[in-house]
Amino acid sequence: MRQETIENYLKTIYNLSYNNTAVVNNQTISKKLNLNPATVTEGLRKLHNLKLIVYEKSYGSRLTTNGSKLALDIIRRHRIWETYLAKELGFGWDEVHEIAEELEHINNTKLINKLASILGNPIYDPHGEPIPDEKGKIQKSNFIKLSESKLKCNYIVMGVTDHSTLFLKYLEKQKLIIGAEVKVINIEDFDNSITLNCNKNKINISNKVAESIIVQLK
Amino acid sequence: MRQETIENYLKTIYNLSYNNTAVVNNQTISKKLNLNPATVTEGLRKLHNLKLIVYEKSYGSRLTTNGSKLALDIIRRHRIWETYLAKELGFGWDEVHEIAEELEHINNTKLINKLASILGNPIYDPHGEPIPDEKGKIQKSNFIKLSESKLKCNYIVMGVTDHSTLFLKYLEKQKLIIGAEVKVINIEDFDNSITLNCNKNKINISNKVAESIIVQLK
DNA sequence: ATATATTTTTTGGTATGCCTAAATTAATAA
DNA sequence: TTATTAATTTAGGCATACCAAAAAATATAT
Repeated sequence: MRQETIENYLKTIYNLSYNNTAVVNNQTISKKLNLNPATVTEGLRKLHNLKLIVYEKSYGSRLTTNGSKLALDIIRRHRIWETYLAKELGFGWDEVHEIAEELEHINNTKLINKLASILGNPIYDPHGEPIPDEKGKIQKSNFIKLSESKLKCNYIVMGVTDHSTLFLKYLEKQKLIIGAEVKVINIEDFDNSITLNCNKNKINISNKVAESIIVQLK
Repeated sequence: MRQETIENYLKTIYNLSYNNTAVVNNQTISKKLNLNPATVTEGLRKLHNLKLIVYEKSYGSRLTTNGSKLALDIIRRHRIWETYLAKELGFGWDEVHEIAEELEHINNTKLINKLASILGNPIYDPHGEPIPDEKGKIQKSNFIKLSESKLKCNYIVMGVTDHSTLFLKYLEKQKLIIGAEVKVINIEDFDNSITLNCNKNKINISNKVAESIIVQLK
């Protein structure tokens, strides 16, 4: 398997899994990489054989420790280049992604570390995304499950990890859609259910529901 | 044909042809690119179909105008990166080539021009090789045919464009081998034959011979 | 629960870049 | 000139990355 192909899969899986907390399904990858679903099935099987992901039928994919290491390495390269292009070479934030998509595949540790050092070893890129360090340690992203939220804090709904219609319908009814702003006004000790302010409505969700909603501190 | 493959062929042909003055044979390319001769034959045929080179059996290859433009573009990217890596990022001259081999394939004019501008739009790279400008204009290299040499100047023999044994045997007899230093002591108006000092011997060569010897001003 | 829709996988099939070995062509030497 | 050697090309094959269409599995809706 070509190195660049491997890297594109791993990066995509990492990014689509909310930092490896969720399992990613084929279709999402296929859309992101602009590949036929059949191609993705093949690709994932190969990555599984390379022990870079765990992939079983009707399960989805999740990175192994090795896969995750590699993914973080690529993400580091990508984000360091983005930062360098923006801060040192005067590119606009809107331009840097496309160029970084190509530069990220050049695997030269000394080069990346040199760029990072010039930039003062930043921990965040111009988009606010965390940059993994040389060992792959990454600043915990501010994506959390709603079940891990804190009282009185404001969050933005970023996504869900349960894609069943039942669940999505439920969310829609509650207006808990992507982009919605919520404020945690009570967390019930007894059953960990949460009361939220959302669109000026007060709603109550079970812990089970909160476990499947990804939010970000506002 | 993959862009990277195309670029590697064109660059190699350019470099092996003394700035496009000579025709390049298959074997040389095959060695330089580390490919099987059969693969090179295929590759050259494809480049011919793409009108990037002129290639006919038992002739060799030579870049077309389009091919030459592309080759110069790649060479510009390569040499700008080499210079940037050395001068701005603190890499040793011995390290830069390898990294530039990868970076050169990223085709982003704005990026290269930005790097060039930071460097002060240099005309030579750290190795002394000329860097083509954005339009592909390149400082004339100091490789010339011996037939174009000037009286009383000293030159180093850099190569030949006629590889027949007959010719090579003749050169060897005259000690006109690669690396030899020659001084032009007479150019005969009548037939353009040249008298040289070479290894303390005075030798006379016809214009036809001089046409096939590549030299560089000492 | 069963029919319908969606997703995933399987099954051919294509194009590319490479190779080895054999055949051809060109160059060199006797 | 003819035999030998060297370079090039052809022929046949392999692996990879892709795709479209059919089949199978899974999820959804009535």
